[in-house]
Amino acid sequence: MSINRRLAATTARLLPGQKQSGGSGRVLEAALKLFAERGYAATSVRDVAAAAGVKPATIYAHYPSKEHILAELCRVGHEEQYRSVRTAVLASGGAPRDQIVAYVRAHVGFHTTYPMLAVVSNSELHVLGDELGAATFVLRRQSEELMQDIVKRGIDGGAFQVADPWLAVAAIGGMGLRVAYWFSPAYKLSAKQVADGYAEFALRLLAAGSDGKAGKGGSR
Amino acid sequence: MSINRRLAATTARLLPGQKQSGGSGRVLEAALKLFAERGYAATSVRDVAAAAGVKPATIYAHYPSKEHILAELCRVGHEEQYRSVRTAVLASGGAPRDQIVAYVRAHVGFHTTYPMLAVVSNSELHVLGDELGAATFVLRRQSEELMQDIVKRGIDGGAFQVADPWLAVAAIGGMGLRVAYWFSPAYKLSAKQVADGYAEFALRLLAAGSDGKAGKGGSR
DNA sequence: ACTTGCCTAACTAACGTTCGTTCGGTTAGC
DNA sequence: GCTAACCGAACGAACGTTAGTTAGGCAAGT
Repeated sequence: MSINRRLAATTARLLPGQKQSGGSGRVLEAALKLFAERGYAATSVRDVAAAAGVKPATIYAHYPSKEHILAELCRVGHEEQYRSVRTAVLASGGAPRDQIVAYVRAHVGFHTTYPMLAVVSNSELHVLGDELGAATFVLRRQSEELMQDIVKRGIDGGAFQVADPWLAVAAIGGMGLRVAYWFSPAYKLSAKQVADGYAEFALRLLAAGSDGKAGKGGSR
Repeated sequence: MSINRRLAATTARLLPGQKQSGGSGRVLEAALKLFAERGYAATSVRDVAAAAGVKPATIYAHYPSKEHILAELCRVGHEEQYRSVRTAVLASGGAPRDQIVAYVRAHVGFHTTYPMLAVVSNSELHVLGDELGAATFVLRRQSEELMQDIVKRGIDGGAFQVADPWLAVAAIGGMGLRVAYWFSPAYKLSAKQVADGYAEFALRLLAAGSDGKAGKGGSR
């Protein structure tokens, strides 16, 4: 195996509901694995077909084009990600601190549970044209706005101290994104431990320490 | 323009020293822009040639293969990244807090100054085989170890409180990586402001707040 | 009971295009 | 007249996709 793999995970995991028995499910799962490992552009329709145990032409009985397969994967991935964080936040109390913890735990949990879906959804999304990507873009924006609203409420209520809410959201979101690339079940920490650790990181990042330094950023 | 771009930057910037006058420099710069925007696999040699104002065959007068162009970009990118953080850390004082601030400022600075180089170096590196990628992998590991050593020293000296140094390094590194994708000179915050903000985030992340909660992570 | 017709899902074969790359020749400056 | 840079043309392979075909299951008509 090459020193450098795109992600540590080795088994493609689709959402339970998506594991439809038929050929369409097997194609989707094969595409997920290959797109995650090699990238969309570096994967041929013939590769996907071979991995799904099917001939290339059969792919087109299930999806109108290669790009539609990617669009479906991106949509499913972002849908689950948004559903997951939204549910977690709603189930937590009303306090911004609790909500951020819930959000980050769910966010990281998604990236450890479905690393391939996360990698494809995030690093191949740019391939999709405006039309095929539209559904995914909406979900992406909703997820971001959800965290942003929590952070803003926390600032207004005095629980958080950050100069620029957007920058904090970018930082917290960015660190969570990368988890999908290195996490594997063989890692020394469990998925729960990583999620809890990152939730604590997010809390610390948002709330100034005892020295009260508030991270205003430098001058231009 | 499509809603979804892979990165916000629009002008390819190679290191000053790399802007060698000749055709080889123009090819490298054209490849950098296209690889960053569309990805390595989605960019053809003909695309690079056209962007460099040259015919496809001429590419092979400068580089033995398409993959060698990518290898050169990855090497240059990681070299500058490592050089940058290393210089900054050495110029800072001996205190882990100062060193982390210097590291993160330089790290983020690299991602705002050379966003295309950062994007290509980090998200196309997996394409390179063991041989062509070897030089880059070494630099990557050195950068990570540098931050890791600072964090460990900070923990030993009592300046930082984190349960798992590696996890903190992954989190700080991950949030910095993403900057290259969204930053542009048109952003409301300057590069310096973003770098300072992230440095403050890193400090907060590493040092527990006044409540003393230490972020040990959950149990398995 | 048995043919007929249709549907689904898979197949074989091939379309035209584009890919990375090579080779032999042509130009331009010293 | 030499060297370095560049180009036109082409190679075989692989690309996404399409057309037409085959096999099996199942319900309706006789």
